Amino acid sequence: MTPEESTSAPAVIVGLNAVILAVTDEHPRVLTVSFPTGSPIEGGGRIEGAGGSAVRDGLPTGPLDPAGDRTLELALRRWVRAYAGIELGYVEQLYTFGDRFRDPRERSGGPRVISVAYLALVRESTIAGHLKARWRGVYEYLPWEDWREGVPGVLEGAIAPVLRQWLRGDREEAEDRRERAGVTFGLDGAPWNGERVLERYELLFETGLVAEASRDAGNATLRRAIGREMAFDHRRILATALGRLRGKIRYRPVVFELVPETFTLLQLQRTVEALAGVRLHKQNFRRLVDAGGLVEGTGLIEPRTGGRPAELFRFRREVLRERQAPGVGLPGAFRKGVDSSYTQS
Amino acid sequence: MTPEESTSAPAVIVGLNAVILAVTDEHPRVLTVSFPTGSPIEGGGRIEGAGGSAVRDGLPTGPLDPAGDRTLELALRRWVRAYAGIELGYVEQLYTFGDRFRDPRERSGGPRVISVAYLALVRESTIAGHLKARWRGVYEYLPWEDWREGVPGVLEGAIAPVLRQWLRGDREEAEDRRERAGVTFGLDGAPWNGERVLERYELLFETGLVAEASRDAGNATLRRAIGREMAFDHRRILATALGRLRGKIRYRPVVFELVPETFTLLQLQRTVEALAGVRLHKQNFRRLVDAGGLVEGTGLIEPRTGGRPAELFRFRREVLRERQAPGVGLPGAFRKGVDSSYTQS
DNA sequence: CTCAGTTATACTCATTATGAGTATAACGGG
DNA sequence: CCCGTTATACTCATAATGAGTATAACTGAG
Repeated sequence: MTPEESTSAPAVIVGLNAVILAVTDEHPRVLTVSFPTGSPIEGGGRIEGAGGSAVRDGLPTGPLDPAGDRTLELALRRWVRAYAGIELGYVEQLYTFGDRFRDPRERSGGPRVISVAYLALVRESTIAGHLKARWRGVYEYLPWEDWREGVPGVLEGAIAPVLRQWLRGDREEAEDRRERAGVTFGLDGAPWNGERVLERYELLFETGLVAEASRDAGNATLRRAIGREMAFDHRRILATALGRLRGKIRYRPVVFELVPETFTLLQLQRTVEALAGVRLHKQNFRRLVDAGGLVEGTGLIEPRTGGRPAELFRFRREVLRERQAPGVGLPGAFRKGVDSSYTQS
Repeated sequence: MTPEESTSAPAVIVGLNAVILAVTDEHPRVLTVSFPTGSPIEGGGRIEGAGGSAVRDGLPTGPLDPAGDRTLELALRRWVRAYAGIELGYVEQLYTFGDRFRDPRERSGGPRVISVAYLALVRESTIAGHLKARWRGVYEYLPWEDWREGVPGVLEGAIAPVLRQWLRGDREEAEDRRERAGVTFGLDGAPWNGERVLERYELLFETGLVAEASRDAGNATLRRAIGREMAFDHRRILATALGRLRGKIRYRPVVFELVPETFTLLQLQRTVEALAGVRLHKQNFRRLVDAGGLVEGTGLIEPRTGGRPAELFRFRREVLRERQAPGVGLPGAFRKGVDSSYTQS
C-alpha cells in the first residue's frame, strides 16, 4: 500500500512538461512544438516537431531519466538545453497532471502517463527560433484572458450567453452554478479575478466551448471552439501557468526575469500588463516600483522612447531583504474588488 | 524523448503523500504514521503503522492505482478513506517530490520513487485516533516556526549562532549567504516571513541542523538535531505544506475548513494564529473578518468563553463572489515588513 | 455582594497604500 | 514653433492597517 512496497508496479510513465514563457512586443509568448494528430495514436510529438499532415500545437515534453537525473528540475533543464538550445533561468514547478486518459492512448491499453509541469521564464533576448519549436501568443490559446483593449469580444459575444444558458440549465444546482460563474467569470457584477485562469478554462471545457471538450467522449457536445486548440491537456497546463504567474507577480519580483538587465519603467509596465492582461495607471505604477524600492535608476538614458527620453532602471536586489512580499500589486489589491460591469444583465 | 514514446521505461513508481492537518487546542496537528528504521531497507511504513523496534514518524503514503484511479486526487481520497477512515474535505495538490535517493533503497537498486504530495484540511471534530495513525503537533517538527510566545528559543539559542558562522564560512559566497540568511531567517534586521517555511528547513538541512542531514551521505556533519525527525523527506513535505497554507490563508478563506460550522471570533483567531505562528491584534482581527464580510453573526451565543459570552459566527459564502482575494491578512500586509530584531548583532 | 480576572465588542486615531488625476518637462517631426 | 508622445513630479480622496482606549458582560474568590 505504499510506493515503498509496490516494487512490482503496473505501468506508469513520468514525463515532464515545460511552459516556457517570454514577453516580446508586449505580448506574452509560449514556446510550442507540433504534435501529429493521427489517431488512434494521438501523440508522439517530439520537440523536433511536426511529422505528418494534421498537427496540433503542444508544449515541449521530455522524459525523466530515472537512473541519471538527480532531480526533476535538472531533468527538465537538461532536455530543454539539449533539444531547444535554451538555457533556462527561472524555473518553478507548476502542477502534476495525472488524470486517466489524458494521453488518449491509455484507452487502448497504453500506460498511465503522469506529467510534472514546470513554468520557466526567459528574457526577450533568449528568443531565437530553434529547430521546430515556435513561439506563439499565449492569448491565441486563451483569448478571453486579455482585457488590455477592454472586454474581450469573445467574452460578451460567445461565452457569456452560453454561461447564462448553463446557469438556467439545472434547477437543483442553480445556486452552485451561479456562484461558480460569478467567481470565475465575474458574471452578474462579481469582480473579474485575473488569477482564476484555470477555473475559467475548466468551465469552458465543461460547457463545450473549447475544442478539447469534444475529444473527450463523455463530454457535452462542442458548441463553439474558442481559442486555438492544443494537444493532450496542454491548454489546461498553459492556463495553470498563466494563473500561477499572475498570482506570483503580486508578491514576488518575477517580472524581472522577463525584461533585460536595464529597462525603462514603461517597458516594465508593458511587460506586467501583458501578463496580467489589464492596463495599469502609469504614474501609480512608477510610484509602486520606484518608491517601493523594487527598482533603482542607473543614470543612463534611453533616448528612443518616441517622446521624452527615459531613464533606464534596474532591479534592486536589496528589496528581497527589506520587504516581505515585493511584487507589483495589480489592481484589485483593494479588498473591495472592481466591478466588472460587462455582464450586468 | 517523450513520455508518449518511452513505453519501455525504466522503473519509476508514483506514490501519493498526504499532509492532513487539523487544529486542536490551538495547536496545528498533522496526521502521522510510524515507519520502521531498519537499514538497509529504510522504509516500508504502511498506514497501519509501526513494525519493529526503532521507528520514525512519517506521513501517510499510498499508491496510485494506474488502472483504476481516475485522478490522483481521487486516489488519495480513496486510500485515506480506506486506511484511516477519514473522509477528506478540502484537498489541494502541494508539490511533486522526485529527487534521486529520496527513498534510500534507490541506492541499492530500488526503483525511482516519485511522490505527489497533497495538503488536506480537516475539522477539529474529525480528529479521532484511528488504527496506528496519530496526530502530532506540527511545531514538534518545526519548532522554529512558532512565534506565538515570542522568538522561539531554538532560534536564538541554536540556529542563529550557526547561521552567523555559516555566513562567514565562505569568502566568495559571503554576499549570497548573507542575502539568503536574511531573506529566509530574517537575520540582520530583515523581516521574518512566515511563508518561507520550506526555505528555512532547507537551509537548516544544508547547515546540518536537522537530523535528516546526517542520513544523506554527501552532506555536512550533523551539528545539532533541531526538532523531531521524520522518515524519508517527509519533514520537507511538511514544511512545504505549512508554508503553502500560511500563504493561502491570506487570500483564500481556507481557515473555515478547520473550524466547526459555527465558531466565536476568538476561536477563529486562535486557529489562524496557530497556523501563522504569530499572535494577532484581537480588535483588528474582528474588524477584518466581520466588516470585511468574511463572517456573519448567527445570533446564537456561546456562553462558556471564560469571560463575557460571545456570539457565534459562520462563514459567509457570498464573500467569494464579492471580493477578489478574501483572506485573513496576516501582519506584514503592510509593504514595509516588520523588523524582527532578534538578531540585531 | 463586590471585586478581580477574563473575554467580547465598539470606537478612535495616525500611518500607509491605492486609485485617479493635474501639471510640467523633454524629445521628434512636420 | 506647434503637436503628439512619453517621462516624471505632485496632489487629493479613500481604503486598509496597526495600535490603542473604553465599555460591557460573564465567573469565581472572598
